[in-house]
Amino acid sequence: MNRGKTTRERLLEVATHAAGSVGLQGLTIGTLAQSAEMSKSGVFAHFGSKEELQLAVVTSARQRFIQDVLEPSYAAPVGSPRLHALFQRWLDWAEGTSIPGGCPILTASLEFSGRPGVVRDRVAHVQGELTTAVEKTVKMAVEEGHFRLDLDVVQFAYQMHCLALGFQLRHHLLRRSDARACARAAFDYLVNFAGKS
Amino acid sequence: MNRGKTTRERLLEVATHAAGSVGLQGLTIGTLAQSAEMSKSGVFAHFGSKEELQLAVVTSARQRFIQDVLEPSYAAPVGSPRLHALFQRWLDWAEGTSIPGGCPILTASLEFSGRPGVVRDRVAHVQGELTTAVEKTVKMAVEEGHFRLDLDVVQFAYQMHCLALGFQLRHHLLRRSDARACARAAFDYLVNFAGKS
DNA sequence: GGCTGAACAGCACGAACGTTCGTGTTATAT
DNA sequence: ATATAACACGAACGTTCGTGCTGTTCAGCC
Repeated sequence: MNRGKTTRERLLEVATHAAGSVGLQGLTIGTLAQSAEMSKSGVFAHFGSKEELQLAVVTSARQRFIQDVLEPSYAAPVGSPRLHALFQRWLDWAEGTSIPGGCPILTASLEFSGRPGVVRDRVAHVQGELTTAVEKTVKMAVEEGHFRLDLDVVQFAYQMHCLALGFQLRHHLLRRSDARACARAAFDYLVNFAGKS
Repeated sequence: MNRGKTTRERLLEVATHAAGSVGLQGLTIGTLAQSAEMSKSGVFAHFGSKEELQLAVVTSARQRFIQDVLEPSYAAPVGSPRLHALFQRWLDWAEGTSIPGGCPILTASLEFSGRPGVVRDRVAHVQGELTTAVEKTVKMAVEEGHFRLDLDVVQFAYQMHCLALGFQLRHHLLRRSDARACARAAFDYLVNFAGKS
């Protein structure tokens, strides 16, 4: 309908893909315009500033994560099955099924962790949201009786997060073919430990 | 003695610190010159190209890691104690004891994982070295009789690596004060699981 | 059928980028 | 004392960066 909105979405699609491999600060309005076959000023007009573009990319990636990882896993029955589904989808995400090159937010997390500003805050907030979402899912598994009642939910979520990070690094940088197997095995250990003894 | 070498080392010191917070591609010859209170061309002459500077930073960070993390841990008795010492030092490193802002190689790992070239290869190689070093240390703990004989060494090293990554993110980006506690708890669980049953 | 407003292109800007070159300074070697 | 090599500097190169300003195109409305 609104053609401008469509263009903006298309731009964000391209930008998000680019950010997945070159990072948020490696992303440039000029190269983005070239990739989208538009003029620099045409691209620029959609965001108003580079910082706004970066924020938009983060928001876009966040939405795609929700759409491609979180929501599908909510289709699985609550508790342990849902947690497994979540982890599975998470690995797909980190591998680059949705965004080739892997999670741009993760890249941005490292890029901006030492650079104060709006973008840093945004990225940190999104990662915080993710942490909370994972914790909730774990907690539900406890309440469902799939896991020990005295399980440290925060701790579990943290370790699960770690595994996703480690997977992305092992897969994309080290290019080890056992990356997924390692992550899965570690997750199984984790679940096994959390189970009722 | 050789004053040029001293200057180069000083430059690398500054560059490594900068790379810890702004990344390897956020590092600029101009800003580096400014930080070191030198002229741009003076800085440039020491490396010949920006790529060479990036490689030098990676190499420098690698050496510092060996010096500040690996070697001190080798002072501890082989086996479980050494592994604990290694992890402890590793967390210090990720926290920024040696390089404020955290491990520049980790940042570079994400920045360059999707960008082919010499720097990417270098970074991947260094991370590979680290993986191997950790695996060896774990293996020695097995041979020492501290861990189960059928322990999957690669798996253990992978999870340990993951914890260090997750710690840096949780500490620097999320700024959670429980970052270290989470990492330690996870490590203790890992060691406990690996112990003789 | 002109009018309006949004989407995009064209052009230009100052700044910063990596890089090159010529020159001065200083320490070492002869 | 003089020649030599290393080191750092300042100026300038061409390019690209982010960002404005001025048009042009075109759909939708009165």
